[in-house]
Amino acid sequence: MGRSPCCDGEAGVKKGPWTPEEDKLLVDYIQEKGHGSWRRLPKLAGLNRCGKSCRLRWTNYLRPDIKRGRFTEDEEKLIIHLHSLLGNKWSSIATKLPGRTDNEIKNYWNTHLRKKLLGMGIDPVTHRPRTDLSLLAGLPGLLAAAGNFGGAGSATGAWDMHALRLQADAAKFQLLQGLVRALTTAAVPALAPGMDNLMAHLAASNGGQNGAGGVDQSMLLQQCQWDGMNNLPALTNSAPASGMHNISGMFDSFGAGDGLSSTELGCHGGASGSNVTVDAVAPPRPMVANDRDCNNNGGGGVSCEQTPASSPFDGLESLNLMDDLNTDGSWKDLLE
DNA sequence: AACCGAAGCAACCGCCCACGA
DNA sequence: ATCGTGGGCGGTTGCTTCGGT
Repeated sequence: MGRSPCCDGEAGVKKGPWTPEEDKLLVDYIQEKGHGSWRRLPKLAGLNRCGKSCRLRWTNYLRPDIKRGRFTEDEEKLIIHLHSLLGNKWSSIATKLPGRTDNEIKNYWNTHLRKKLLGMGIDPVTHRPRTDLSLLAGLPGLLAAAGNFGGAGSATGAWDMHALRLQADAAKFQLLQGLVRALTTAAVPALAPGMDNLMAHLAASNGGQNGAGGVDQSMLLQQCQWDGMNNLPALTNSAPASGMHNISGMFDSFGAGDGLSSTELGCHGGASGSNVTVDAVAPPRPMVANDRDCNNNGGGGVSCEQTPASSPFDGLESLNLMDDLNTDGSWKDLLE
C-alpha cells in the first residue's frame, strides 16, 4: 500500500538539523548542476542525507528566492483571507505570497495567526464568530457594559444605541451575537439580568418591528444554519415575549431587519479601512457542501447541496481585522 | 545563576497523486 | 495494467529560544 518512505533502508543516513557545511554542499551542487534526481542527488553532492530531506531543505530554506524574516501585516491579512477561502491548502496560499514557503506559512498560521483569530473570537477553521464559552474570556468589558443597562438611573441605557448602531460594523456585531448565544446556551445566571436588560433595550430601540414576540422565524432559521447553531431553542410566534429565548432573534432583527442603511453601518464598497465591504450587515450565510458543520440543516432551510456562487459572508473576509485588535486580543472601541 | 514551562520553528513523517517506462 | 519514481501535501515531532520565577 503506497510507496515506502524514501529514506527506508538507507542505513546511516543522517537526520536532524542541517549543518552549514551540508547546506553549502547542497547549494553548490544545485547551483552548478541543478537538482536533477533528488534520489541520486545526495550521493552526487557528497551528502549523507536522503533525497527527500535534501529537497525539503532546498525548497523550504536554501532556495535563493526565499524571503526570510517576520511576516508583514499585509502578508498576515492575505494569509487569513486566503485561508478563509482555501482552508489548509498551504501550497496554494504560498503561491500568492512570493518568497514564502508553504511550510513557513503553515507554521506561522499554527503559532501566530490561529491564536490571533481565537483571541478575536473568530474560529480559525470556519472564520466565523465563535459561539463557544471561550468568548467569555475576552470580553469582560462587554459584560460590564451590559450590566450598565440595569444600573440605577440608566433607564435609557448607558449607551446611545443609535450611536452604537452607527459604529458597530458587521463583524463586531456578529461577535456580540456569538457572545449572547454563548451566554444563553451556557445559562450563566449571574449575567442574565444584565443581558435581559440589554436585549430589552435593543428591542425597544428597534421600534418594535420584530420586537417582543415578533421574531422573524425565517431569518432566525437561516441564522441558525450559517452559524451551525442547532441548539437554539425553537421560536414561534407564541414564544415568550421576553427573556433569554428571544435574544438571538432580537439581535438578528437589530442587525438585519431594522432598515439600517449601508451608510449608517459604515459600510462601503471596497474601500480601505476597518469597515465591512458588504452591503449592510452580512445576511445569513447559506450552507455550502464542504462546511464542517453542514449537518445543521433542520427546519427545511437551505440544503447542504446548495453552493452559492458567492457568499454574502465573503465580505467579512476582507475586513482589516488586525486594525481593530488590541494587543490583548480584545476589540478596540467595540462598544464605545 | 539555575530551573522550568511555553512558544517558535525547522525538519521529519507518512500518505497521496501524477507521470513515464 | 503495473510498477517505480518524483514530488506535493498536511500533520506532527522535537530541538532551541525566551521569559518568568
